[in-house]
Amino acid sequence: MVLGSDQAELEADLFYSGHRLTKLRKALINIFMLRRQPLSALDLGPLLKTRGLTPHKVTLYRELDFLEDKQIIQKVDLADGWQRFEFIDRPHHHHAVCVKCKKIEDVELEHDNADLEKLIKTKNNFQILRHTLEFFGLCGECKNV
Amino acid sequence: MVLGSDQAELEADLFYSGHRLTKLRKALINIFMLRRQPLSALDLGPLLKTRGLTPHKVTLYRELDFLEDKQIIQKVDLADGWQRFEFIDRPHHHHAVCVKCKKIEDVELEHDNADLEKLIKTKNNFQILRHTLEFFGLCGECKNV
DNA sequence: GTAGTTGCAAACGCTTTGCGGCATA
DNA sequence: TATGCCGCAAAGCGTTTGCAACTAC
Repeated sequence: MVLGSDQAELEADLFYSGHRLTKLRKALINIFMLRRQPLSALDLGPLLKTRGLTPHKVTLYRELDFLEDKQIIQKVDLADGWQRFEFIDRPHHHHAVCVKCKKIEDVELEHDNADLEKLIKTKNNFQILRHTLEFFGLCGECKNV
Repeated sequence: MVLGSDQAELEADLFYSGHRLTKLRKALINIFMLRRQPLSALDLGPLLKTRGLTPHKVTLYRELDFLEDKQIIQKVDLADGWQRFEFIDRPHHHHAVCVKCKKIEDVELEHDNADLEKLIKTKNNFQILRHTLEFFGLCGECKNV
């Protein structure tokens, strides 16, 4: 699917692919577009409830699977055993997870990590397809408490 | 626990802390020291069997937990839902996971990633305690098939 | 009406816990 | 013999699957 930059375009793409624009689907796309941060199925429950939606857990998992398949969201692994997803239409970046308040900040590296990738390719004769880089520590607020 | 560099020293430390040196415990320490790569409980089954040991799954989990607590092994997260552990007495490094044959190679970066850490600290006012960096792609052998 | 979507129940797979029996020291 | 370790059974927990009912179009 060719990604649009706004929700209307995304929804049009889905519609013309023969999919239905249910309230849940539209709400999820909207939440992921607005929040632009990694969210788990558990996170989404309360967020959907404020919009008057209380989908079954199973439906939520299926919908997340659907949106991932359509390349609207992508998995983010924060090494705590929870599947999280975030909106996919954005430059490659990483995350800084506060171990205290659990806040997740975005991190964009200055020098492109092509540096990293080149190094490994030559050293291990390994062709990199993707990588994960996540930081864990204390955010600005929790650091000073 | 102060880590020794050989198995005898490690075992002595455990012994004087009031722990027993069971066959399983010694075998696991030996396997982790020799292999020096991330291993899951499932990986360990066959490796232990060749040594004549067939511990119960639960025992294995408990023993891994024990060795982690004693800081002999540490968790490695490869984002596939499996808990892996590797020997802890080694410099900080990363992994390159072949998505085809599942082989896991070590990766050591040339420039210390203090560069990375410094960048994030100033940019996000975030104090980094630890980080994860894993690469996924094709190893030298699988690349040419 | 048709096909995509939903909810319920149940299953799944890795991991953890309770507990009585076993074995290391 | 005393404490740590073991195996068995069962539970936990996030996630997945089967299937019938529902609903967007």
